[in-house]
Amino acid sequence: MMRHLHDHASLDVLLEVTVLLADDMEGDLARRGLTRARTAVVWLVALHGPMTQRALADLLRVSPRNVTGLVDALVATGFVRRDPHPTDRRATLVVLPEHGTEVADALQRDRAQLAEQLFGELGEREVAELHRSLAHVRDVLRRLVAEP
Amino acid sequence: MMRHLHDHASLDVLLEVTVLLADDMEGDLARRGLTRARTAVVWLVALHGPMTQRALADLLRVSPRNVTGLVDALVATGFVRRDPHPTDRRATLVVLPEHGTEVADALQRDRAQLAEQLFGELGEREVAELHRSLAHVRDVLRRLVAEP
DNA sequence: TATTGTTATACTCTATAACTATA
DNA sequence: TATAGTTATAGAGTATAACAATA
Repeated sequence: MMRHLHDHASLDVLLEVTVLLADDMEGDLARRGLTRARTAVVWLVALHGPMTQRALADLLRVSPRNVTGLVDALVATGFVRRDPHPTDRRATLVVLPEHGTEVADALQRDRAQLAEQLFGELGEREVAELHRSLAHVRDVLRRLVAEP
Repeated sequence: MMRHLHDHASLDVLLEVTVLLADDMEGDLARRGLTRARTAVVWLVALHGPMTQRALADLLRVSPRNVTGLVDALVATGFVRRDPHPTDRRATLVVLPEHGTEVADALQRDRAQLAEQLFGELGEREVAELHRSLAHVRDVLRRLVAEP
């Protein structure tokens, strides 16, 4: 019974963390002229290299139509470029021009800085514990989301 | 140096947890005919009792216009009701009819079940540690978001 | 036939600005 | 004069369905 009170409080804190984390990152992105959804596109292309919109739709678990809109906006603002696919004339490759690469690097630096701010004051053992518990929570959630 | 790798990995896991958590809860809400934003309204009215839309806008940190839309949708689907304010004829009170109260109770049960699923397998000490570390992360984020 | 990306349409959440009715 | 809530308008993210070009 004491246990349940504990669980509720932890879930409340976790939910608050998710909201605050989104707010904080959203602010950083807005300063760079990006939104959350568009950043995900830039991030994936930076990680995997040039990709078709179809591949992006699959990775983002979003409709192809949605990717069209996101890429349109990113092309208009110079974050990505559309290149013809070398062998499949139906497809287009989304690639990062110089500007996009710089932004992806900056995003990575932002992330490193955020990690330092969040975990910097915790001891090595505490970070390890937190990591382990969060990984457990993540695995449970993966199962829950996969089998609804 | 080893430290930084650790921090990055923990942040990655935390970010994945936020996404999975949102997905899982969104699914539960959709099954009840609610969206995330509308649920926040139901939740606040259930917690605090009948409130003006202005009060909801302040608590949600959202524009009054936005609240109009959310309440419109909730009224149309029977989750909330608009009552005249007893003393201020400009204002309306958002109240929960029976259906809304039942839904709020169900949401609370959902939440308890989720907490049990997420933390049930962890030991008492682990939950306490996780709670402490998450509370620290939350406090850091509160400062970051408050002073951007 | 199947796949890639698009146009067409619609819904949700969000914002600002102008306005009405009241305080 | 200030406040509560609305209409008007706009933009971002999301979806499905129909369609063109290509595989």
